[in-house]
Amino acid sequence: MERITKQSTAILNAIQAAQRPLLAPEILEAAALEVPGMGMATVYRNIKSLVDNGMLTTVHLPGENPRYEPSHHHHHHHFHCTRCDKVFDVHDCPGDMQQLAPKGFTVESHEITLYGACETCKLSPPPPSA
Amino acid sequence: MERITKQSTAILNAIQAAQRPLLAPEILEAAALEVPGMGMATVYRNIKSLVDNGMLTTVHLPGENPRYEPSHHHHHHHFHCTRCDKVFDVHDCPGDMQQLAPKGFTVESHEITLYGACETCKLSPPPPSA
DNA sequence: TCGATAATGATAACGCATTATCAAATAAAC
DNA sequence: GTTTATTTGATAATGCGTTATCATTATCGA
Repeated sequence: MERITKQSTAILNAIQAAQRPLLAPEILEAAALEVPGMGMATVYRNIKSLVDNGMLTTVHLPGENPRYEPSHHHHHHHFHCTRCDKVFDVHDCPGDMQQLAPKGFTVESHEITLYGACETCKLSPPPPSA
Repeated sequence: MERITKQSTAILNAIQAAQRPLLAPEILEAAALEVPGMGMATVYRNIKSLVDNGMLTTVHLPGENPRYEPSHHHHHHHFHCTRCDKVFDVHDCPGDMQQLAPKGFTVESHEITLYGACETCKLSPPPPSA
C-alpha cells in the first residue's frame, strides 16, 4: 500500500471520522458511501497495511470480532452498547488493578469492557410491544 | 446427554478439578488422561449439553476462544497469564463502573481481564538466553 | 441378561472471518 | 500522454473452531 487511492482515502477517512472502533464490515459500509462498489478485500488489505504501519490499533473485545481505531497511544477502555452493538472509547480508568489479583500474581496490564446503553439508545428505547 | 458415561464423567471431573476456565482442547487433554482415546466431538457435545443445563458457564476473553468453568453465579473476573496462557478466576472487583462511562451512558455490567504473570510463572521464569 | 436407545469416535461438513489469486483498472513516475 | 507497477474487485481458497453424520459401542431399564 504505497499509493494513495480513492479507496484507501475513503477507508482512512471512515475510520478517523467514526470516533469509535469499527468492525471490518462497518468500515466497508462507511467507506462505500464515498466510493460505491468498494470490495471487502480492499478493506481487509488496507486495514492490514494500516495496522502494520502502526496507524491503526486492533481492539479485541470478549467474544467479538476485531474492531479498528486510530492508534491513540494512551491507556483507555471500551463501552459496548448492548442495544446497538456499537463500541465507544472510555477515557477514564480506575487505575492499578494489582490488588484484585490472587497473592503471588503480578498484574502488568488490564482491559475493562463496560456494557449497557449508549446515550442514543437510552433516549430511543425500542417499542415495548417488540 | 441423559446417560452417565465414563467420558461425560471424565469431562465434568476435568472441568471441576481445574479450578480455572479451560479451553475445549484443554478439557480433552485433561479428560483423556482418565479415558484415553476420547474424541474432540465428545468434548464439544458434552460442553454444549452442560452449558445448556446451566452447569457450565462460557468465559469469553478478548481475542480468545471460549473457555468453560462451573457456573458460579457470583460476580468475578479473570486473570490471563501472558507466560503460560492459563486463565484464573479473580474473586475481587473494584465495584461500580458507572463513573467511567461517558455522560448519558448507562452501565449495566462490566468485564475486567487482568494480564501478567501467575505465581507459577513468576517463580519459574524462562531462561534468560531463550 | 437383553433390548432399546443414547453416546461415542472418526471424519466429513459447516460457518465465518480472513487471505490469495488474477485480470482489469489506475496511480504516479517519466 | 505513456508506461509501468501497484491496487482494486470478484471470487475462490484458506484456516480453524465447531457441528453433523453414521456405524459401532455402551448404558440402563425391564
